[in-house]
Amino acid sequence: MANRVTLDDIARKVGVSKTLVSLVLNGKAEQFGISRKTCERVFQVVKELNYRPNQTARSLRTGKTGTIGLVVSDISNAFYAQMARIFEDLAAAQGHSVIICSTDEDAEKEQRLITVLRNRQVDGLVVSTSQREVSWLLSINKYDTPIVLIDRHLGDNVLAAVVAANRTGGALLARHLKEQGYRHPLVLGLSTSLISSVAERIDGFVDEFKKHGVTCVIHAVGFNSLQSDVDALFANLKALPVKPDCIFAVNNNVATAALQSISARGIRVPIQLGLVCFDDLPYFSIINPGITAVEQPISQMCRKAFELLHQQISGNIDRSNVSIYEIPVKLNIRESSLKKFS
Amino acid sequence: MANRVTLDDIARKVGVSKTLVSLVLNGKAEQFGISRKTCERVFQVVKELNYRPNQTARSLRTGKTGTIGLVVSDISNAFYAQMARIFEDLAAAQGHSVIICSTDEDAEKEQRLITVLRNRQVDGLVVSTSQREVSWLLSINKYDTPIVLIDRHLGDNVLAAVVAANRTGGALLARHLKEQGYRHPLVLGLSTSLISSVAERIDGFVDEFKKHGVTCVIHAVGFNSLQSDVDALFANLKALPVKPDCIFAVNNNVATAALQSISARGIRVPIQLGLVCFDDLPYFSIINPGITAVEQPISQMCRKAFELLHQQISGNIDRSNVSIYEIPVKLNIRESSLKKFS
DNA sequence: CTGAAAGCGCTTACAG
DNA sequence: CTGAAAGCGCTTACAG
Repeated sequence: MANRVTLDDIARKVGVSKTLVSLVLNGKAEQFGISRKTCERVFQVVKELNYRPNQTARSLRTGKTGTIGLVVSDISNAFYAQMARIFEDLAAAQGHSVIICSTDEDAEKEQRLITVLRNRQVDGLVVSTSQREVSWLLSINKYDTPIVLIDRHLGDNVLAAVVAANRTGGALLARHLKEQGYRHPLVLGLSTSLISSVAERIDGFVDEFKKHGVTCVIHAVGFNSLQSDVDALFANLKALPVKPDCIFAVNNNVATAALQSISARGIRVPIQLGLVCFDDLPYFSIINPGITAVEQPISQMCRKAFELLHQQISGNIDRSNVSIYEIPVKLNIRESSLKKFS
Repeated sequence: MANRVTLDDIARKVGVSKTLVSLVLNGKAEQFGISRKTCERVFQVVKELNYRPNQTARSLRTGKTGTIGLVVSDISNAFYAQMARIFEDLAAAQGHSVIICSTDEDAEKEQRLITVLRNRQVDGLVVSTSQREVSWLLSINKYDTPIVLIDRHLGDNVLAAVVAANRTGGALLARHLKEQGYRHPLVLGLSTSLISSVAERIDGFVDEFKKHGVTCVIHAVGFNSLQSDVDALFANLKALPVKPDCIFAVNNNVATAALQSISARGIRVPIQLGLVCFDDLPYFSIINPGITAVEQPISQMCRKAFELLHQQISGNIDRSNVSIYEIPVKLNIRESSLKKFS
């Protein structure tokens, strides 16, 4: 079942020691002045016997597995699925692999999954965390596992983090809506609003409207009861203190749930209700009306996070002095927020 | 950096051998008649020192890594992202992890990625293969790595495979379109049409129309130039021998590209052009018109594949006698294919 | 230029 | 009930 041809087999067949073979295979032939001839014999036998190094044995010896863990709330969410692909490519470029973990926004599940990952000796962790406080992650990062947070941070100067310009993005959406004449915004948030990204999107949005004397209504829906919560809200839209004239969906899943409700109820966008979303999706530009959205710089975020992670892995960084990196976002204006002025 | 507390540390502190500790930790205390008292002392020290077993060392010894590889064309594709999530959950239920790999429909890249995975000693592989022939995968499966194909098979009785009822699904769509009065179908296929799933969808579709004397036009677009190829087609729709009155998109990506073009050109669906897709997406039921689609039984497919993989891993199966499992699909009829009869 | 030996951290016969 | 020892397949000082 396992790898049947080992270094020893190669060594025996070539008639050298396995030290020699290992050196050659790891590209240290030159460094150790091993003759070209010997190298060729080694390579030939390696090919002949179809030798593949056992990465598990190598990992045990070197302490590196060439594996990183990607921990997110749900890998099937388009945002994280894209991330997974980018990290996979980044990792593959250096022969590394990525293991995926979905936490379902559950802080304890996240800890369990990360523990499994650490037992597997992953070289590092990229996590879109569901922790409410930094202590647990900090404790494992301090002298041990390299960690970079992505999408969500846990406060200044504790854990390296790469996030989108969430506050700015929220403000951009608010300003746009305000300019279009909307005056009664409803923020469709998540019950997990403690997470920094959502909180900051909402803050940026609300603050911007406040500048103009407009108070936003905020309504939180559950991560695990998204559609039903949204449906319930739409069923009672008129029951709200002020009937909203536009909606801000704080992420792609919320927007999709809202659109589902809107579609089912035959609400006309943007005439009856404006709609904007933080996070862009391919179908937002296909449908009619197109959905105005803030586009996240996923690729840049991943690249930066990967870079930061490798600084930690290679050890050339002072972990007591880390930063939060904020990557600019882009506003894509489409018809869903273009109010016909009356 | 690495795990600093080992079995030896526990053994020393408790004052027993590491054999004893290992036995206790692996739940073999009862079997070896180890006293309850000893067990408790072990567990206490394990907790005290915060011991975590080194999975790499364990894997080297046992030959099992508790890891499976999921190899697909693109993990960011909604279909595969969903699969990833389901496999992750299935694996996690027994403490296993999944490593993702995206092949970009490149058979050689697939082989390279699988080789990396095998070097990592994964216990098994689930692959939506891009191989054109079975030989390579078969050779590694024969006496070595457990493999189950998913979504695409490579012929009868060679490698275990779980696929959707692709031919039936194609036929269902064709019959529906035919009943709606469409007479000039255009199949939007992929240049990778050699893969069984796409080929069978097309076959089922074409055969059904042929029964009624209708010949389908088939147009293949490139996996890596999807949108531009689709755009080019739509720009010259009238140049086709027969102007199509409906389109069959063979997968979700093709459908999205088609919708993009349709939207950009202001083509009205279904009045001017009917549209159906193999593979359902959440937004298909949101937009107006809704898109008629065949829904794939992803969850069932994954469960069956996982089960088959575990039969191979645990060794209780005859690998020379494998089957292709076909899981039924469901037709979701929406407005995009409802022709107004004139 | 090359090899013998130690050791990474486990599990598992084997012996008592 | 418990322990000493071998060994999984590598890499890496160390010695010559």
